[in-house]
Amino acid sequence: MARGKVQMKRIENPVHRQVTFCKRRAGLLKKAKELSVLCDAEIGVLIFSAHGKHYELATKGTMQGLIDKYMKSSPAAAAGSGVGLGMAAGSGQSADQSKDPNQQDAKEEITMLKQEIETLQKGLRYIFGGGASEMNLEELLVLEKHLEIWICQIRSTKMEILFKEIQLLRNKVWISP
Amino acid sequence: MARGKVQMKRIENPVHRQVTFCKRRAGLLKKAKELSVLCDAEIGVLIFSAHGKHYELATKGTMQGLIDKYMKSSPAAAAGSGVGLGMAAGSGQSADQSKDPNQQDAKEEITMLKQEIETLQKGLRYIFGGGASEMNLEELLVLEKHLEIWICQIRSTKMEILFKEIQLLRNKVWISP
DNA sequence: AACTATTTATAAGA
DNA sequence: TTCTTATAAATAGTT
Repeated sequence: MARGKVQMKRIENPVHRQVTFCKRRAGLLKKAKELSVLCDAEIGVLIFSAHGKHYELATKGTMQGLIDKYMKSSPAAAAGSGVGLGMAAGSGQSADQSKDPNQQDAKEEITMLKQEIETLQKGLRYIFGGGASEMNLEELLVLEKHLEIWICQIRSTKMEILFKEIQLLRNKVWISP
Repeated sequence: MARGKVQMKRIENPVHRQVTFCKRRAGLLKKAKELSVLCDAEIGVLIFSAHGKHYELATKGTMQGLIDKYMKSSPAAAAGSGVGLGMAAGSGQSADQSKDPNQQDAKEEITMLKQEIETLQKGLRYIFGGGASEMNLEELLVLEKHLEIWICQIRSTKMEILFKEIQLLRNKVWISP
């Protein structure tokens, strides 16, 4: 939010990412405290960094208290996910009580679809034999090579499509100049 | 934060307080999502309004999963009540939270996600079938985009690995120059 | 860790 | 609630 917009995706540079994590984490916790004070709400925030460190904030009590409160007011959640290339299973998500039913449905559908995408992506990863992030340098290089080849093929196909279209257009032009 | 500073204390006017609650709640959840995406962190936010309504956000999984993680890793919080031991959730993706925009938005998002799924599925067929030119230009572009992002992630991981290795080597050099 | 140029968030008003 | 707008805050890129 300064000196350039930021793309909403994982920051690739590790140093940069760490700095942003610190800054924004502080910002988030501050905002949470403000909301709690201004509007008399009870708020809990849990943050786990990518490498396991955790940070937390609980206003008006302890995190435990909040969690207890949450457990009582929330229906038990259980999720299963389909594997392989099939459909991902839907999952129960604790409901946000403030929404009208239609919108709630829409949100559940969105959640389901996102899970499905996740599953498909895993399937793709699986195809190339890599277990996601537990890959070593060698494996990463191989995967990268695979993907580059794939992209090449895609671009080639794109070119073919475009070429055919151009041919079609040319024919038309010749027929009626 | 506009048209006048705000005092950091409970807003007395109930209407005003409710409006601010809505706005800031949305802002907080947005910030949480951003932090999660940008810095690859897992974040949970629990909000209880003064009159018991509750709102939540969990990125990269379910609130249950986060709470389990918290219970395990929190040294001081052992003495909770009858909570713990929920089943760790599967591979959930963050649900679209917070804003109550028009349902129109939700529908658009659903449509988009469905298209994405379609594309991914075709991509899988593409791999297995060898060269399925059954994909049209639009789909090819989307798939290409996906792959490019994937390659970016791989390169990022590679860089991290190399970076760590360099750090190790530097330490050794300092010890025996 | 400090410093700004900018982008965001949002308080008030409608 | 929602939209607009003037202004306060947050923060990305730099130093």
